[in-house]
Amino acid sequence: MQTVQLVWFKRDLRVADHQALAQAAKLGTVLPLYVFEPDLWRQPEMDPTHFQFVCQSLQQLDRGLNDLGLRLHSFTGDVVEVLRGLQSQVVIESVHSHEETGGKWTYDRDLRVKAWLQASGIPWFEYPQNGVVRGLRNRDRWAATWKERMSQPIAPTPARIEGFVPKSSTPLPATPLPEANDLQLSLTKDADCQIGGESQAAAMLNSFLETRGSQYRSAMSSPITAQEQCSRLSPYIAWGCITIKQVYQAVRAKQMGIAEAKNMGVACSPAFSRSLSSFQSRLSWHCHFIQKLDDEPELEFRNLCRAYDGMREDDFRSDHFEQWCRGLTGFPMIDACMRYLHRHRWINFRMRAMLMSFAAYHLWLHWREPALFLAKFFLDFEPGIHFPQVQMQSGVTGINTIRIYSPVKQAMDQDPNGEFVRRWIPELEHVPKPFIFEPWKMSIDDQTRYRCRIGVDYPVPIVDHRTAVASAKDRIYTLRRSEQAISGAQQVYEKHGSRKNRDPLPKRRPRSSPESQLWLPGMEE
DNA sequence: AGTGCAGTTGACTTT
DNA sequence: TAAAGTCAACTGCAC
Repeated sequence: MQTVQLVWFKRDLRVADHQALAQAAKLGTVLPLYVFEPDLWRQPEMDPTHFQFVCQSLQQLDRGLNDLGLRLHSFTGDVVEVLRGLQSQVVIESVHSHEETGGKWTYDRDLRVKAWLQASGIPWFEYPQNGVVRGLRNRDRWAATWKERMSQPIAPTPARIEGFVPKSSTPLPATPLPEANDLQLSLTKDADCQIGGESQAAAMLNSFLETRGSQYRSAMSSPITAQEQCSRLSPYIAWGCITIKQVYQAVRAKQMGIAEAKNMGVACSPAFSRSLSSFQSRLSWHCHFIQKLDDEPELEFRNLCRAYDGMREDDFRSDHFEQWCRGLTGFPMIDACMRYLHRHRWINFRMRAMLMSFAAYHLWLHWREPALFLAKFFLDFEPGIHFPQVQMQSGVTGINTIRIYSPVKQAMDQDPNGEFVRRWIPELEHVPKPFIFEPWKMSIDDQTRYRCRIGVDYPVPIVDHRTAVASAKDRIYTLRRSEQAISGAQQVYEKHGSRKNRDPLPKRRPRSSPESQLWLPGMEE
């Protein structure tokens, strides 16, 4: 039997800057492995669009591996079973993969894999692929460590790797990519998603740094401009088609380029520089959030600050939740964003925050169900960013300022002409500007004139903004002042709080802890 | 030309 | 990444 070094691909679907692949190649014959785990894809946060993106990425990964002389071997089933099966045909000398900060399901699966490998005497090497530090005690040196990590050289990709070739007498079982149906997933036909793959990721990065990113800072907040001018790298980073380190170093190179051009007297827009630094800080926030889930996996299910347990649990109204999910709340900006999300499986950071804040405060929904819904609809779903963010927008972390977004104000700020709202809510097509964000204020005559009867063509607002916000504030601030919440918040800060504005001495007391914009990197994108 | 005043702006506080 | 409210400084303008 042949001896192989197994490279287990997970959420790292690329060839470049792939330390696991580079290390395995040093040790001998490489067998690249991907395992479709039906049980994983049945988890409530997973969606067929994620699966589609992964399949697209895998096809490219296979081609990328082919260029190195390798072939991707993919199997469907439980990882331990797959490894066991492989073992009857090859000698697995070592397993190489990247550290993964996932949910409980992948965490438990990794424990099972670890146990099996240990029992079988096979060493498992795991490598970090971002700025997340395993077993971190506190955040004191975190920022510096992050920068060090990002400055490490890109993992070298050998030009040629000796790959495993099955003997014709004992071929590995043929396993074509499963169809979505095989995994009991139904693909949504009306979604218009970004296409997965390492080369798409590289192209996206290039166009952002060449042109699209020049106005990033000012364009990221409005859903209209964000679509083109945000980096749109988030799904690629989430599924590992590109690493944060690759992005960071490319941004650095671009910044140096701009500085150099400036020195030589070439005029360049100052906006681009500022946009790049703004983008760069979001790269670090990306890891900052994932670190939270890595340090405290339970926050996938429970409040970071336990003092808030029980605050919303008994108030869950499924009818409200349903209307929010479908974009039928009667608040035009909320509904427009939700419908946009349905179609594109992405929306910019600010609007994500607004959607979540509306669910948490206006509708007083516990974050868990909205989180699962949004996870499915974010093509860039990254557990380590998602759950901390959702909790933050719900006000249950203890350490963050309560931020309640006004759907009407956000609409006026981010969509001043109402073009976004009209585009995504055809019911409001003929409604003029004065009413576009508050159609319920139209008189019956106006409703007839503008062909939009409130309660018939477009919903009556699901809640009254003023009353709902007042009641939410009252409940959350009352709890926030409790002894339990105050001491709980202290503990959360010790472990998870950003140390950014702490040393040496802040000149002015910060009004709020400046958690940066970023979901997904989404960040905004 | 200085004064009073309503309305605006921005910094800061509170929730 | 919030929004609403306070307060003081500032502005334009009438007299």
